[in-house]
Amino acid sequence: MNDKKQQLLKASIELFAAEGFWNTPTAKIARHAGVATGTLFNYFPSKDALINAVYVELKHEWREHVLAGYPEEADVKSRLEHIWFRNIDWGVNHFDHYSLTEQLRMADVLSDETIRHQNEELTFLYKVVCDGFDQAIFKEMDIDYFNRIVLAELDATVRYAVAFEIKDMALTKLIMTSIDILWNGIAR
Amino acid sequence: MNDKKQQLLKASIELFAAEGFWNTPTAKIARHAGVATGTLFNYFPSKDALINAVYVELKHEWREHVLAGYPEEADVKSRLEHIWFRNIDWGVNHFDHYSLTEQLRMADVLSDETIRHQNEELTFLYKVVCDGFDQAIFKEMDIDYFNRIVLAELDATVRYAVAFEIKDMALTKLIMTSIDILWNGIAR
DNA sequence: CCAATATTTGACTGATTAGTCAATCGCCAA
DNA sequence: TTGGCGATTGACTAATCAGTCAAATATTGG
Repeated sequence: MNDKKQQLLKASIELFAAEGFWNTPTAKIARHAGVATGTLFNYFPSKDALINAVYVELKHEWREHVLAGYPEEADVKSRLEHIWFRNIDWGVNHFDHYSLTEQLRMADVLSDETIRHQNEELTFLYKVVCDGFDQAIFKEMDIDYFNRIVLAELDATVRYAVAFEIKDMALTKLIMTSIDILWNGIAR
Repeated sequence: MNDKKQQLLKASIELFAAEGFWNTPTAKIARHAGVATGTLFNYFPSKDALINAVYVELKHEWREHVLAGYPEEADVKSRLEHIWFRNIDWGVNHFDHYSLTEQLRMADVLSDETIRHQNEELTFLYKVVCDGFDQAIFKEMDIDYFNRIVLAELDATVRYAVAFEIKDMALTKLIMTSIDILWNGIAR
């Protein structure tokens, strides 16, 4: 990855997170990255392409963080708890990146290519959920509905923790509570 | 409420729902409502004010729908289930309005006045939740966290139902499942 | 029927923005 | 040193849009 391209991505993430991507002109991004407007369009054919690249970059960061120390061979509950902990940790400690990622996902700006690329990186998630269903750990429900419920609770927990500045011991306790709520809800 | 004002609100809702409110020019709204650009600004001092009025209008619709047949004197679980059913019903059958409401709530475009006005209309919600805590029906947790969890699951359920076109019997079954997941999660 | 008042109109303004492109720069090979 | 070439520049274009305002039109009261 080129040096200037990386700078442009970094600048985009900072500005998008601070002011929203619709309100951030390409000229401002270029200036913030220390290059000219034209240079931005050498590396990214359009603002849309830049936005997609930003999303891929953020999701990559996220994945690295969540997968650190992932107990691939452990039982379903342990794996799910690992993902849960690490996800909330990332959401709370990099909330601007977390929030921007969600915004982009919601905003209908992601290309099919980006979505496909992302799904490929999420196979580890898919695996743990399938294992849970295979082992009849979870209640009977559609896997897509299951995913939505899990992600929704995760998101609610992160945003609550950030909104009320829950930290340290209190955060650990909150995460415990959230896992309890989730597990009681979805497990047989 | 004035006739033209109502037309403008209606046109705004239709266009915002179809194309997003950032992508809808005021001129287009006015044309769609059958008035001139200038007229829009007679009734709403700015596009922001119009957006806020749209939100208030949608929330009003929502409240009417959710409160229809509300068993004010029933026990906590019955009241919560009523709200749950009616909310999903509204979300599924008026998804464009539902989705627009959520978009507006997320997008940081609502004035303090609008938010205050909305909270006043939500006392019935506040009451049932407080009753639940007073009667020690729910697990011990912060009321704000509780609210977020409930709304998150509700939203996940609506979006899943719409995405997979769940209807009639299947929808009723989904709602049952969702209540089960919620209740097992939050109740003692 | 007229005058006064209120409402409506839409061309216009000023500001903003994604994307272009001819000119310039800087690097390297001959 | 020089010629060539890809990378970089930023002034510029064409388009878009929120909001204005003077003129036109409708409404109301006497």
